[in-house]
Amino acid sequence: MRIGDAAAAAGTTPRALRFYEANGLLPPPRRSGTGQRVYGARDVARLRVIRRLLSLGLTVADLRDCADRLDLVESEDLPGYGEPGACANPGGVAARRVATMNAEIDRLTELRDRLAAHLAGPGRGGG
Amino acid sequence: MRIGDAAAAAGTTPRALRFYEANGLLPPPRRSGTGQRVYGARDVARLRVIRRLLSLGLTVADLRDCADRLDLVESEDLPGYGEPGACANPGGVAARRVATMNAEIDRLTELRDRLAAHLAGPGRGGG
DNA sequence: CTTGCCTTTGACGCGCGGGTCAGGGTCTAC
DNA sequence: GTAGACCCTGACCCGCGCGTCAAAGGCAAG
Repeated sequence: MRIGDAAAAAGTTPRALRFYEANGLLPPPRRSGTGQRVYGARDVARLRVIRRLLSLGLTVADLRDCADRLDLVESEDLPGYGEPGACANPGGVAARRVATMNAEIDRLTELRDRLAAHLAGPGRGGG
Repeated sequence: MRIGDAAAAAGTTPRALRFYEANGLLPPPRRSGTGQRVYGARDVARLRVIRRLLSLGLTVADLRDCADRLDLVESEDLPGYGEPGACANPGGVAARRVATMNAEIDRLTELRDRLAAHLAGPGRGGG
């Protein structure tokens, strides 16, 4: 299975696969005699995990931090899969990401409130 | 008054002033015989308005969209200052920015909720 | 004049998740 | 053998708000 097929099977693009590989989310696959990347079903399963976690707001850096543990959840048949924290919380990266997102939400909310207050009357309320 | 003094008076840097000028937030100032930018008190007042609106979450593009109306509020002594919408809402840019920020807050909140749910148990709730 | 800070323009860096282009080589069907 | 789709690496591009570096010239004080 070449890169285009693997990408399509995981719902993404060849460019993304090379990007994940360059950033340590995907292990370098074996190559054909002419240098083309060759993937297997396990790679596709891992890719799907990566895509899901990215879509949940984890960053590439987050996933790189626990890339070794992504192996443990690359098959949905593994006994550990589905347990709390087994997938999204290897090493606490997901919990830290939730905290980061909360901080960002708070910051944005405060900014929005102040801007809205300014809209209502800039010179009177606060400043 | 040269660029460094104007920048210091407004609590920012020469680099920022050139950036604002290049992006249409500040009108091109007059130049000394040798090409150096020369600013006046009005420029500093306008700079302060720009800095305040940026700190409230408006973007450079927002301010460029109403750069002409920034003139109207560059002095706090002007009668219009302090009226609702006079400063932060020229043309509705601030209102649109609030809407954008709300959308961003909603998006982040939903992402965070889903990631938190994933943390609690990825394969069970809604997988 | 020299010293030393200030100014000028131009260009790159950053953090993120890839998209897109450029100029090749490879594979497959006919 | 040839057309067309695919793959390779390397490099630039996006938005944002400047920071930082580079080379060169200006300005005030001694």
